[in-house]
Amino acid sequence: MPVAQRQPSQADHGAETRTRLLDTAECLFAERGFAGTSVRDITADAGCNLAAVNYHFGGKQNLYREVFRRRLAALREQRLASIRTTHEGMGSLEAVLAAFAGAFFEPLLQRGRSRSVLDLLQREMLDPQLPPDLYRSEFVEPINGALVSAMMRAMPDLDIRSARICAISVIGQLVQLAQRIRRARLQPRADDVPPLKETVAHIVRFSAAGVRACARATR
Amino acid sequence: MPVAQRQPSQADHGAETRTRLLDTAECLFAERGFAGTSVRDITADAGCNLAAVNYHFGGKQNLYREVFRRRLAALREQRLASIRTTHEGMGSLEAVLAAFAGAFFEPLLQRGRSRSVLDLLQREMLDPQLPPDLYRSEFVEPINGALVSAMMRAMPDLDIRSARICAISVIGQLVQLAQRIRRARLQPRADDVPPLKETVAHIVRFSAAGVRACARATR
DNA sequence: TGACGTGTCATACGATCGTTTGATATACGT
DNA sequence: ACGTATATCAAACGATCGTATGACACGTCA
Repeated sequence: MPVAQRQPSQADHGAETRTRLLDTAECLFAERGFAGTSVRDITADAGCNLAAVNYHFGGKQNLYREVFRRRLAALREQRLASIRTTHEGMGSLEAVLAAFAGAFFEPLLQRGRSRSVLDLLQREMLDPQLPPDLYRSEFVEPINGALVSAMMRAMPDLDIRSARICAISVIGQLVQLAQRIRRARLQPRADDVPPLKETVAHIVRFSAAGVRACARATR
Repeated sequence: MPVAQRQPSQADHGAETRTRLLDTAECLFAERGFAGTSVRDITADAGCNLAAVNYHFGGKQNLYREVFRRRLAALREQRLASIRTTHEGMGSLEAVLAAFAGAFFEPLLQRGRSRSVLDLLQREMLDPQLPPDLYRSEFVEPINGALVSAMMRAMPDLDIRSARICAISVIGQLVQLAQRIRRARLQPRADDVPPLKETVAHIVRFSAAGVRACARATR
């Protein structure tokens, strides 16, 4: 005997297609970019009518922005929180790097929908579709600043100039490795996908030594 | 009195438009991507007719491939040569990293046309337009392999597994820093564009320490 | 000089793009 | 039960896309 399941109301059904559109749009935008994805592609994959995008979001551009609005705040807070946790505990450089790298890679071990969000961020970096500098000022800069502060706290010999460029070194590695992991997973023969744990360990070891060397050089 | 200047023949004029199309296309593809650039944009900027792309290259896709064919081999040989020079001389890890980083950034200090070639490479990495894996097998892999070999030669304690992921760390930094330099230059207020020399010095210091730490860890 | 090949031109073709429209179906309030 | 709001639909809109066509200008060579 089936349990009494609430009939999806009309409004519920509307919200459902809205979510389905956001999910498929996120995935397709991440795979093919904004210009490379047509509204027809999205609505076909989402299994709804072509006009649905304009009805629910008022246009392709607004759909793209809504895809970001839905994820960006949570993703930023998660990364900031990963740095914040290392304040109270042992504030070693390794702890900061491990926490941040773990948070950075977290979308990669999600089950389904948001595994492609890192590709989306990289594309937005390459050709911005959001209002000018919104992505940088609301996402990149705060996270970058927090990472710089945390590294300087853990390594007092590090001046801010060195810390800034060290943060770029760390993030550059994270971006590159995340990209390789994603691509290796898409391959049919996913034989040599290195476990995330090892990848994080490498970044921590490599970057901690790098940061210390930079601190030593300007002391 | 003007010197006797050879009248450009008809064939010369044809080759000239061909080159102008390649230059313009390279620039626009780098700025807006393949899907984001129309043939009309290219021909308008190049100051020639819409049909010129099809006449000289036989299509937009072939123009894109020709843009790569023109640059890729030289760029690869230049990077490989930068590593090769460190074989005979002092083969220190720092020398390898400095030579490779210098070669990697070299397009950034070109005067006009090929300053945007690094953006082009990154876009091809993100959504490939060339025949499958051609870019990786003909460009990325050889360079990566040479860098890995050179690092292992300079640092015998480094096993190949560590060397591979260290190479990714190095290249990730280079990509990220090249991107930031390019963007900083595009800004109207180009006040804080760090000189390339300092950037290379940072990468060498940071990465040399990182590689040594990885070699120490698996010894 | 006249036929020929080469390069450029305006123009048009069919396809696809993002967006709009009007009809239709269904859940909800009175 | 009936009007209203909400959601979806097929269809069409004008714009723009990549590409194809035929005419025309010009240097080349017999």
